[in-house]
This record gives sequence, C-alpha cells and structure tokens, in this order.
Amino acid sequence: MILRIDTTSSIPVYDQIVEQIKRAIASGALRPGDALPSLREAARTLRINPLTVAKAYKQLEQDGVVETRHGLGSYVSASAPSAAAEFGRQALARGIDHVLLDAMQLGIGFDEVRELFDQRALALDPDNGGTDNAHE
Amino acid sequence: MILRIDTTSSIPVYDQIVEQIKRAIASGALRPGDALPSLREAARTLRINPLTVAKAYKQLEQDGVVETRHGLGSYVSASAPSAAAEFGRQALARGIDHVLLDAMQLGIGFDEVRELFDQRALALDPDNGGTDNAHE
Amino acid sequence: MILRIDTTSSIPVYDQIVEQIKRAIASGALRPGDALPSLREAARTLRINPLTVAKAYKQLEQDGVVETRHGLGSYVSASAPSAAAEFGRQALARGIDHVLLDAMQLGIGFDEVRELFDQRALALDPDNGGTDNAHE
Amino acid sequence: MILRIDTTSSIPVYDQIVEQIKRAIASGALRPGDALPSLREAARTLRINPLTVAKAYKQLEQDGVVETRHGLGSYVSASAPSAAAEFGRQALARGIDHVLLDAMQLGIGFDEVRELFDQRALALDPDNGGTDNAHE
DNA sequence: GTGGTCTAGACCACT
DNA sequence: GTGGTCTAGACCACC
Repeated sequence: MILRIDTTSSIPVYDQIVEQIKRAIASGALRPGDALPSLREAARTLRINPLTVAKAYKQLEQDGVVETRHGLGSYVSASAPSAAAEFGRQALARGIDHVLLDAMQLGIGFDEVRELFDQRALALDPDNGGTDNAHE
Repeated sequence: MILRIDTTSSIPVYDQIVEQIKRAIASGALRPGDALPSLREAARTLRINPLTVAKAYKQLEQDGVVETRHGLGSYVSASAPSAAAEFGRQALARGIDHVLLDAMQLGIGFDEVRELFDQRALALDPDNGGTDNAHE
Repeated sequence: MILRIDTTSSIPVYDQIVEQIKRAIASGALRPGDALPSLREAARTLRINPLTVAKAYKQLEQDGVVETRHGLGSYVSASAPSAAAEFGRQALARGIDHVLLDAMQLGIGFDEVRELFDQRALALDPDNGGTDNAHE
Repeated sequence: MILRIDTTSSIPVYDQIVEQIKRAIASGALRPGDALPSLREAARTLRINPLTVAKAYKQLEQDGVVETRHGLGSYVSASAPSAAAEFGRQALARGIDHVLLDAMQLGIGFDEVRELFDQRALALDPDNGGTDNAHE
C-alpha cells in the first residue's frame, strides 16, 4: 500500500489519503480484510501528523469502506469494493455533469464537447482511441 | 446577467462569481463595454456580503477581463472575450482530463465513459441529445 | 442554546455536544435556520478546545442536521428536524432492543420486563402512569 | 456456555465477556462451582487475544463472581448468583431508565414507547408476543 | 469576525 | 503495540 501526499496541493492531506485508498479498493489493489497501515506507521512514512491519518481513516470508516478495531488497526470492510465503486461512479457522474454545465454556459455545443473529449482521451492514452477511429 | 450562487458548495462564493462572469463573456452573453451589476445590487440580489462581490470583481480585474472606474462601476474590457474564451477552453479541458483520469483509475473503459457522457447530456438538456444538431 | 458538558463522563465531549444539539432540534428548541454558537464562542463558554467543538459540528454536518458556511458559521439545516427525529427514533429502538436482549439473557420474561418498565416510568414521571393501569 | 463477541462494537471486548458471563450466572446457566472455559480455549473459540479473556476473568474476579486457581482455571464462586442477579437487575433498570429518558427528551409519550416496546419484543422473539398474557 | 487544516504532544483505553 | 480523545497553538481562507 503506497500513498503519495502532495502537501502543496490545496486538497487537504486527509482527503488525499481518503481518495487514494478508495481508488486502491475500487481498482482491487486493496481487498476486503486487508489491513491499512497503522496510524503511526502511515504518519511516519508520509511524514505527517498521526492525527491527520486518523482523520482520513475515520472518514473512510464513515463511508463504510473501512472498519477500525481499537487496539488492532483498520481493515478494508467486506462491502468496501461495491461502496468504493459506487463512490467512484458518483464522482465520475459529477465530473461529467460539471463539464457539460461548463460547456453550456460557454455556449459550446454538445458535439464540440464530444469532439474535445475524444481528443483528450487520445492524448492521455492512445490505446483508448475508441472502436473505429484508427489514428495512424 | 443571471448568477447562481451555492453557499453550500466548497467552492468559494467569489470564485463562483468570477467563473460565471468569465463564462458569460466567453459565450457572448456579456460583451466589451457592458456594465457589471453594481457591488450593492449584486450583493442584494445574491444575498451575500458586498465585500465578497468586491473580491470577485477585483479578481476579474486582475485577470484583465473587467475594468473598474471609481464612482462609475465595472465594465467588460475590450480584451475580455479572447481572455475569457481561453479561460473557458482551459477549464473545459481540465474538467475533461479529470473525468478521463478518474475513469482510468476506476478501470472504466473509454466507451463506457462516452456512454455515461451521452446519458448525462440527455438528462441535463434533452435538446442536446440529438446526434445531428448543427449548432450554428 | 445552552450546552452542558461533563468532562468526567466516559462519553467523549464532542459526542455529548452532538447528542445535545440533536435533542434540541428534535424537541424544537433549535429550528431550521437557527445559528449554532461559533466554534470559538462555544469553546470559550464550555471551556474546551475549539477543535473539539469543530469535531462535533462536523459530525452534525455529516449527519445532515447542520450546514456550515465558511466564514459565516453553522446553521440548523432545513431537513434537520426530521433527520433528528429519525436519529432519536433509531436510538430509542436500539435502547429497547438492548433492554430486551439483556432480559432474555437474564432469563427474565417479557411480562416481568414490562412490569419493571411501568414501575420505572412511574418513578421517573408520575404523570406518565398510563391511561388505565391503576397498579395497586 | 456460548459467548457472542462483536469486535465492531464500541463496547470493549472484555466488557462484553464480563457482562455476558454475569448474565449467564444470573439466569442460572452457569452455577457455583462450574468451570469457565480456559483462557486459551475461550480465546481460540472467540478468535480474540488470550490477554483480553484474561482481562475479563480478572474483572469477574474483582467483582466477586469468579474465583481463579493457578493451574486449575476459573470457577463460578458460591456467592456469584446473588451478586450477578443484583448486577443484572441494576443493568436492566439502567437500560429502562435510559430508554424512558430518551423518549421524554424526544417528546415521545409513554404509551407510544410501550407500543414500540411490544413491537420490538415481537420482532426479537415471536414467542413473547402473545396478546393474551395478562400481566396483572 | 468565521471555519478548516495541520502540528506536537499528552493521556487514556483496548488488544 | 494499537486507536481515541483532548489540548495549545499556528496558519490559511472566506465573509
């Protein structure tokens, strides 16, 4: 379990931890029953305060993807994968809505957005290039 | 000039104003020389603190899309449209990249994202759903 | 809005605050739109650390009974009364279940528990003595 | 002697053991002279740390309901039943008081609580639910 | 003024 | 060892 923190980011450190762990669960890198690093260990590794890690873990617990047992540590819950996938799906939908609303306010039409969308997809990962548009 | 403020959002109120005005300029709803609502009027309409509106206008001035004349008010600057359009394009590209990266991390394929995209577009604005809407 | 804290209790201070505010909402003492005391004011009044109050308020926000606006303060949300009532109802059901399970493990029958129940109700508030059961 | 442990609960595991054994004694399921499971056996059965069981047994010893003999094990003491019965009665009364006070603070009347009570009793153990067990 | 985040460190309880 | 709570105080951002 590798976590990367950017202390210069405007996103709170504990949020970065929460999101990374959710993604790790959604992608299958963390599976139900797996132990999260202990508060102190994570804090030492990331060079942050243990309380900040605790804040993240508590958030994960409230979101139902982690179960914490006093004196033992925190573990990925059985229902975590579906919960994490659901979180991810919602975040994705929110992101898409945001893009579409931005486009509407900019007076940019749907077709043009879709075009931009395809362009960016190609730029980020050529393999994603769709089902038929051979680009070379 | 209609502004919508969500005081619940984690995005600062002044940021919401700045972005919406930039989009209004980019879309042509606001054109060079047009007057922005006065600080007091905007504050009354949006039911927020005048200082918050002032902060937004100041930001717009620093971004070069608005010019403020003491005692007269704030006006869309001549160079605003191109700056705003650039801003809009960049914001849109950032949003799209964000969506695509999220999808990748969730293991959601490009085709599936595009499907979601079409669904949301239809949900947000049925008129956009057509596959043939020439928008000019 | 009066809060009473017992620092000797085993119940965390922030939990005491959370529960008291929920009860105040459920009972109608706090109504939608009402402002909660500011973090610092509450901390000063209760002679505890502001962060502890913040923890309580954040919990209330996650539970949907309070909305916090950066730079303004925390307010009872519109949906708070029903949410608080629901919380209360669940807590009551949990408490009743706990009593019944305890009784079962003690080999105390349902009738005897109900009798105890009536006795305690009378002891705590004679007016509650029920509609008809003269018990001696 | 069946113990049920919920490692998720906020109630310490050793407390859960202590209370359940006291109830077993109060109900007569465990009688003076009966042996408690050995530390190791209980730990293996409950899948918890032996030290946790030891802590529970030590607590039971301090409460005078169990006597431990080095190398032999722990046994229910002669005076245990009355002590345990007293414990059980008090715990039950505390639980009932708690429910009643909660209800009062929620503005829920005694009759409604009694109704809830009957409902839960039926849900937890249909055999208790009879409407014909006249309790007076 | 307000809340939000983070640190450093103490103390407690559970395993 | 583990997590949970609380304090004291700093720094930031928003209104």
